[in-house]
Amino acid sequence: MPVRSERTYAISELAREFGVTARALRFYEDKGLLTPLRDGQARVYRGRDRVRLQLILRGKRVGLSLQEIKDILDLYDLGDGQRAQMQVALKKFKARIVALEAQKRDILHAIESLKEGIAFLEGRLAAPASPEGVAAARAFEKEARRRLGEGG
Amino acid sequence: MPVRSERTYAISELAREFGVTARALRFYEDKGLLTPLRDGQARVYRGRDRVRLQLILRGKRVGLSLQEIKDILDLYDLGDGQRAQMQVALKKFKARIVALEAQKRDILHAIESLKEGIAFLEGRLAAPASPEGVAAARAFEKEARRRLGEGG
DNA sequence: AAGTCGCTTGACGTAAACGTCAAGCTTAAG
DNA sequence: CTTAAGCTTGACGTTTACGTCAAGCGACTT
Repeated sequence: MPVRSERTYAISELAREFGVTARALRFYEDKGLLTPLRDGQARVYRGRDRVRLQLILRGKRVGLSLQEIKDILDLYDLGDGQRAQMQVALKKFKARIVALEAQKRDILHAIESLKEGIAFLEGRLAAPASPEGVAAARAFEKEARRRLGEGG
Repeated sequence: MPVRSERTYAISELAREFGVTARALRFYEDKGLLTPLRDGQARVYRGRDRVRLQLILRGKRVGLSLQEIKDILDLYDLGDGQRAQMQVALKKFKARIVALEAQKRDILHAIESLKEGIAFLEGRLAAPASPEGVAAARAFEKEARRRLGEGG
């Protein structure tokens, strides 16, 4: 099989593709999350970097800090000797999953709240100062209180 | 019915209950997200503030900025006159729901990635440098590539 | 040769979300 | 009366994640 050299990307290409700035890519490199090759002084990104960037951005979207993301990425570079670090990482991963599952619940709550907000708004837009609008508003507040376990 | 005066909270009480600092509560007030009463100069938080704080923290956990949260909270104080703002808010809410649903997917992805990471780690911990460990590592990388639609 | 593009490395700036004092008021306890 | 606890308002500091120049290099075009 031929060693068909992998497709590579210039910094601006990769940036455009992922909707980030070149500055951000350099920043990630600075922080040790990306390690592109060099052609002279220009950075050359491979598929590997593209994969990593994808993971970085996904991590960011779920609220991980760059440092946390780096910890995760670094993990796969750990040698067989560092069992201690692996144990530590394992605990962190499990804790992170618990946190993410809580976050998932938060998101579902938020979506519900927003949908209630939409109902509230649409009610008021349909019939200004109408009983329905007021009712929707009261329902929303009541619901919020119920979730906090408060009296009406 | 008696006007049984609602239970109130001192700043440190509310802070402790929600696991935030008093400074944070003052900060939220500064930004217009909370409006506690005053007893002399001391802040007095009511159930209303407690509800709002709950929404604030939940919003934060799903990645909303304080400004965005404020926009949402303010909405329920809009008069019947401001139909334009309500229309704007309605669009924002709907867009936000779409974003949150994307975020939910990200979280599910992240959880999966972490579980793969855990499998990877546990494999290596169980049998250092074993074929299984290597296999898990390769599987993980391959999976990441597959998601990006790349060739192996 | 001169200009333009895209890239580079600093270096300084910035917004968000608080943390961390400092200095002073107030209220209950000793 | 003074001490302590808990509150207040500034005001400055900090971290994260970049944005925004400035100045210069290298390749290509005109």
